[in-house]
Amino acid sequence: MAISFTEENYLKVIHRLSEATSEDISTNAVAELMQTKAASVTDMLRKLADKGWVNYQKYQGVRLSAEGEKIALSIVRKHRLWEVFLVDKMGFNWDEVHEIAEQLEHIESDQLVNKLDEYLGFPKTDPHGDPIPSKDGILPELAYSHLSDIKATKTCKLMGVAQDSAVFLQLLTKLNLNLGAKLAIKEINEFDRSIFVSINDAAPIFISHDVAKNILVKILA
Amino acid sequence: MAISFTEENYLKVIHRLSEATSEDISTNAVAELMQTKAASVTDMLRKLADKGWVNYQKYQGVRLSAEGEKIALSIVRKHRLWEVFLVDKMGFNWDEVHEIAEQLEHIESDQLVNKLDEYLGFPKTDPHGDPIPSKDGILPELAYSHLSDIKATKTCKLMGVAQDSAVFLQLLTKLNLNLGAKLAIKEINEFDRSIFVSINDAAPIFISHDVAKNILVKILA
DNA sequence: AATAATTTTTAGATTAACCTAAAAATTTAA
DNA sequence: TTAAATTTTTAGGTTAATCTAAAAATTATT
Ligand SMILES: [Mn+2]
Ligand SMILES: [Mn+2]
Ligand SMILES: [Mn+2]
Ligand SMILES: [Mn+2]
Repeated sequence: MAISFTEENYLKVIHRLSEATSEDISTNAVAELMQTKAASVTDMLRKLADKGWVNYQKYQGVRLSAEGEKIALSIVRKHRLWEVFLVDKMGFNWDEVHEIAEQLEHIESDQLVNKLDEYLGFPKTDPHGDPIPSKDGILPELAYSHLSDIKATKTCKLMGVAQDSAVFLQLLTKLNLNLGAKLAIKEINEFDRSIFVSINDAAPIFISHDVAKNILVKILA
Repeated sequence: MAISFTEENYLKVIHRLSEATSEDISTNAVAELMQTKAASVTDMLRKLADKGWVNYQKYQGVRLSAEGEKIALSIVRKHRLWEVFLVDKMGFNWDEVHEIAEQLEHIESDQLVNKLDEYLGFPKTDPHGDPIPSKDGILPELAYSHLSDIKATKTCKLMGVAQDSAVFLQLLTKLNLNLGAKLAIKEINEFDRSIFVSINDAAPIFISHDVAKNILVKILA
């Protein structure tokens, strides 16, 4: 069945919201991420339900069907593969690729996606540490911790970010907080929950709680 | 000013038709290439004229304005650069890339286009021998001859094709008629204008006039 | 449990891109 | 140079995706 860019974006947004919860997704939540009005969302949900891509009962929220999930994952796969391409092959920085990938994710050609995957060396994650769904729609769950949840004197490795915004990513770059960076937490300040941390064994600096919340890490010791 | 995929495709089609003639382009000609109805074209021409991208007087046909020409060339540039990418980097055959490039040509990012250009080594032509417009909108005129116009016993080099259809390109591949092939015309048959030609010094074969019409060559001797 | 606040849906419009059928203009041919 | 044929435009509709405003349903608060 034919699918429009708009429908693809709705499915992707519902998928994203579903990752954070096991509850049904509300019309308003979709409206906010789609940057549209609730009334428009209601219309679209009925349409997506007619096409069998979501399960939707009015007033009760929405969930992806198995088929909808498959479509959403294929879009996420394309988005993240293109992001890898843009960084690894085209020399973009990690804060520059999201908007372009938002366009490229709608290019329709299974052959192209699989050739791209191969060309990139079958990457497991995108430039922000997010896992790339496999050809057959399997999305590995990478269970990382938020830096804001780690206790003092622990050491960990920066594995991903919980936000793709350019301002956030640029700040991380400025602080030398790149994927793979080694973080040694020296102290956590009770007052503002800021963290005093050494990045790659350099002299420790302060990181705000707001930043730490959006940094995903693997604990080393 | 914002531009839609549809508007881009109309500008591209008007540009393509304008290359073949210095006359104004007719509504019907646009309708045929756009695979739509004349009435729809009329609507769109008025809209494109309002936006300043074409000069259009009803019943008098249409021409690109300077700005429209610039937009059309930037789309052609993207189309052809992506075709090079698909063949050179992704390993597609020349008959497989046109449809995908039709999608990729609408991706909007000057930075991406220029990085792609560099990544591909600033190619001068696409996989079909068509010239690639430069960043500042200059499209070199490659004045090649149609193989069907060459006299017998001449030798020439295959420089491009006048048609992108997959069936045509697949036939050429089957006949070993690739870009750069050396063609020695042995004889032209008056009856059906078929050509008896040696490809890369192999034993001569027959090529129909219909095929020869769509092959662009440079005369060597 | 009743009322108030919030969320969601419906009703009715709008815009872009397309369509068919009919009218108007242009071109070709008698 | 009329008449016929062809091309192009207009008129009036359709569909997808959106909007605002009002109504209905749900959830929260007294
Ligand atoms: Mn992204
Ligand atoms: Mn990403
Ligand atoms: Mn092409
Ligand atoms: Mn081409």
